Amino acid sequence: MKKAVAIARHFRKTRQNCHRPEMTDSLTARDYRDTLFLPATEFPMRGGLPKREPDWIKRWDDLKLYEKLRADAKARGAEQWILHDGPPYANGHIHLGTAMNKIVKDIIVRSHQMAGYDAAYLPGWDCHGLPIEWKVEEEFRSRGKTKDDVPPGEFRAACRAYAEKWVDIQKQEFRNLGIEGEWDNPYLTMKFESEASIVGEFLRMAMTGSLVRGAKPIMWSPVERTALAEAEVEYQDRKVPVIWVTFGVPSRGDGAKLVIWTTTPWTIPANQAVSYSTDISYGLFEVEEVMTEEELGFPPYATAGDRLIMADKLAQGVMDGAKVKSFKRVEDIDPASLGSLTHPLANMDPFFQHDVAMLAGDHVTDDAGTGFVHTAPAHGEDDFNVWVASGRKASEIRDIVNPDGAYQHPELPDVLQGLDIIRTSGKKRGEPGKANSEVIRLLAESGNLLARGITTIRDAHSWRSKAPVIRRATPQWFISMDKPGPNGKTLRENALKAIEDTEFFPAVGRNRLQSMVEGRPDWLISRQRNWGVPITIFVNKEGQPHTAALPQAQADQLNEAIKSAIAAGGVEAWFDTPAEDFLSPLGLSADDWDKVTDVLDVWFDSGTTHAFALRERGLIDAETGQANLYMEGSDQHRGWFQSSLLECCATRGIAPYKQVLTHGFIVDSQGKKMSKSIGNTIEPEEIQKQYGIEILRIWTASGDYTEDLRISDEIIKGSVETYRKLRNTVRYLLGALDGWTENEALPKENMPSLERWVLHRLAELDQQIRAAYTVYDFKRIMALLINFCGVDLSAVYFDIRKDSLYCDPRFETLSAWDDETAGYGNRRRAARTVMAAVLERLLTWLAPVMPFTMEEAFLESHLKSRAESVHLLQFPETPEGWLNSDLAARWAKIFTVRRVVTGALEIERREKRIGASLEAAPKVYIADEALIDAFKGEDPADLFITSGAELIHSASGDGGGFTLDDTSGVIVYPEKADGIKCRRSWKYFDPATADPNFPDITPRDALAVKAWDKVAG
RNA sequence: GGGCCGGUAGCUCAGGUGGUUAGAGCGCACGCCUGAUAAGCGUGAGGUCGGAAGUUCAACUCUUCCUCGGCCCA
Repeated sequence: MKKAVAIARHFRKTRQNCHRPEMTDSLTARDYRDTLFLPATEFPMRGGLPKREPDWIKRWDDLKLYEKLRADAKARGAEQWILHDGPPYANGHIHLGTAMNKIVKDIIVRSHQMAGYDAAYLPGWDCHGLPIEWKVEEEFRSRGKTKDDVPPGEFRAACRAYAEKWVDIQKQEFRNLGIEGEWDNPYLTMKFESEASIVGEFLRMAMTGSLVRGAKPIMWSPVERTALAEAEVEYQDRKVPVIWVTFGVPSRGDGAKLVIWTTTPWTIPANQAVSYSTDISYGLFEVEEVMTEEELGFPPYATAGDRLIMADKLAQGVMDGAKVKSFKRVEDIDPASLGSLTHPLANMDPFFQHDVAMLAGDHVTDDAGTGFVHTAPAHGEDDFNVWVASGRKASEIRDIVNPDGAYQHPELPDVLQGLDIIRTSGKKRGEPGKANSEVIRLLAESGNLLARGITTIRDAHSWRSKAPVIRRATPQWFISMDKPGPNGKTLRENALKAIEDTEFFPAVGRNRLQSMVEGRPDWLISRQRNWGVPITIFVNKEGQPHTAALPQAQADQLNEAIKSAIAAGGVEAWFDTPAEDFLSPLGLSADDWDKVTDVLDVWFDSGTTHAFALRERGLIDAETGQANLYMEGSDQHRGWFQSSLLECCATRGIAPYKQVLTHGFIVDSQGKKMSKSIGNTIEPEEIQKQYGIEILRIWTASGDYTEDLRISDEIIKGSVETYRKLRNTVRYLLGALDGWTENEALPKENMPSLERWVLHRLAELDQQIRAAYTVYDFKRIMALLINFCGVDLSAVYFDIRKDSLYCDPRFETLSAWDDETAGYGNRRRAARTVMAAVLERLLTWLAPVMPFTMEEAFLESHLKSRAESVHLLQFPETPEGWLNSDLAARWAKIFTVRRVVTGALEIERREKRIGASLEAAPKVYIADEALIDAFKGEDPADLFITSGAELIHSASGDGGGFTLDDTSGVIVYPEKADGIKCRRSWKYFDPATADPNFPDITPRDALAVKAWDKVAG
């Protein structure tokens, strides 16, 4: 009864799928179509992805799939495996690069879950920092308010709201990509518990003594009024003035002057030294003739008789710049013997009447300039270093610039006081202020301007405001790289050791991170901004942080108080709580301590994500735990990989990760990076709407994402083709398995060797695919499976077994089988058993890459009773004995012969002697007996898809046969099949062999029809 | 300007330690099938391996230089 229902159901489906009525040769002949099995499935040929993908996402939401994945893993007792999400910045829409990043992560997480792990995925966001602050300032400005009009608390609240808004938007955009994860409770660096954790980590680090206060010149953005890290600047070309300036040399008494060259005239008032090189030869040069005012159109700065000291190699260039027509070299000069110099503005104001030291420095070259380097220790890193290296004190450094980038110093002459270097507001924000031109004017007036010009240099600009940055020495907080910590090792040493212990994909990542950590300076962690996690320390009158100044127990107590305040009220608690509230419980006086109000570099925030996203949530051990994997773009060697490494090494002495995987960037078809100005950008949404996210996922998985990934219309079309092939393979399997139940399954021992060969291929693929997933090599998986589907299945296995599947007696007619019928019937059972195994594997192997389509197919398959979603399945185990290399070698031989046969048939086809291969019955002469033996137990006609085939052991044919150059000893005579065409299977056969009751079909077909008739009535 | 990485058929990719006519899939062309049909099958044409020089009996594979591109840095 049940069987009858199944058959009736099948009929309905096949009839639906039957577009045109079958024409019959004669009115009396029976139409066998209904006795035939044809693939039937509701799974459509085309995916309609853009339209249907949102429904699948909704389905998973309704199903609470993420929770079920966790519960399922728990029930299995699965080992935990954590990919820790690098937090994107909560600002702006996602782009193709972000999409690719999340897709790769999603494939990794899903594949590990299906490989047996408990692979939780907790997405996160980076919420503090300058870019958001900047946007919020803009919003206030557009409402006519400057930052100073807004109370800091209100401003921070606005930043918080802004970040929240973008977290929500990006979250939706990520979910639309089909990324599975804990979206309902992601980690945000701005959650109070995160902020408390960041503070906790910072204080913990400070307690190790690695927090130091320094005053060396750092990059400072006057526009944003803050110090900037390397990661926050970009380099752009900029037109700048260039001036040649002379310094008096009192020791010589002959009026000779030393020449320097600079592109930052505003630093001249802060000049305290001139640097020279011991490797450069210097000379004294005398000007003989200068171009006249008439020739120049302006008065020349130099005059005949001027005696100038500079590098020999650069003298000509300097003289050209000074419009000198002729000059002569007078004598050698040893710069070390010159003694101190006079400041070029000494005659303008007492402020400049100080000695200018001569310092030897390695940074001086004779590539450009004069061979002497004007040195303002407050405003250049080299300047600072050479100053300190000479034994001079940092405290003697003159800082004459305020946070706005304007001159400010009590003794500075009035003409300079308040002049800005860069305009910090208004339409011309970022353009040069008045400082340079006024300094140049003063130098000219003092008689020490030798020449001037304009040049273009590449210089640091704020990434956010695009305004130039200056170098400025202000007190800042650093994490020391080279101060020995609690274990006697420096942070640098600990970090390098941790890098050794980490596995990198691709392997070169190690060298990259290593060389960066080896060479990096101390970590500048303080910022003079509002929207960030505060540097929660109190500093005593000696400038010591409380973490160093207080006894440990007292410091710990204070730290706990700070942490709990922030856990309760967020970062605002630090700013809003008066110092005495923290200090008086410890018996300390607020008068003795200053509360630091700088905030932490946002890289510090992201460096601590392992603490609050993993440790405090119990995903890994609080002290010794490590994430299995950190995966981000290769630019993060400089960023997150490093900040996380340094933070965790400083606090725990280990890396927060076991493995680091990097991806490249998305480039266009020419390999050029995407940029709005070139106009070659593609948005994820465009692809989503036109093709579907699944296509984008296939594109991601097919290419080598560890290098740069190219994208273009043509390339996406390739992914569409891949999709089509995979989808149709799955569709055919679903159709072929219509009505399948486990009852029909046949044990491997009873299968024909073709089926056992397919099982061998599955076993082989299982190994290869699992291995490729563990090393994140998706392109290999895609290549393997596309080949498998396109060649092994579609072109070989499906094509060969089509006849059996359609025409052999069906399992539904089992009760009517006699021995002979069972022979054919079991062949079909074997095929369907194998196809079920193939389908299960394809669905699970591909589910990480193609979650939508595999879910759709799963729900159309017999597997749907096993779970609520394909994503709750595991990669199936491969039963013992599927792998069989002898069998594989045998089939390789068969395919060699088959290739010659198809080649021969192609000639027949071209000559119009045959159309379908069933019209042929080739004779094959084979020299090598092993090749013939390979066919043992198989009907070669089935394998060639011909109506007959004869294999003859013979080294030579009858002459004139078909051969392939690369396959010697195989000669094919593609003879036409004799007999009549079976009306059911379309095979040609000898009518004399037919069952008298079924004269127009082959005996095999007659058996099938008889069994059918018995069961179906 | 410096460091690292990459450039194999139209596209996406394979090509241990150098060794016969450089592979696959897709696409393309041509043909077949019409019971996977906006599908399926077959055959074929496409690279001398970014360029140049060198080492070697022999280089896509080693060396140097150049070039194009990417990331990071100055």
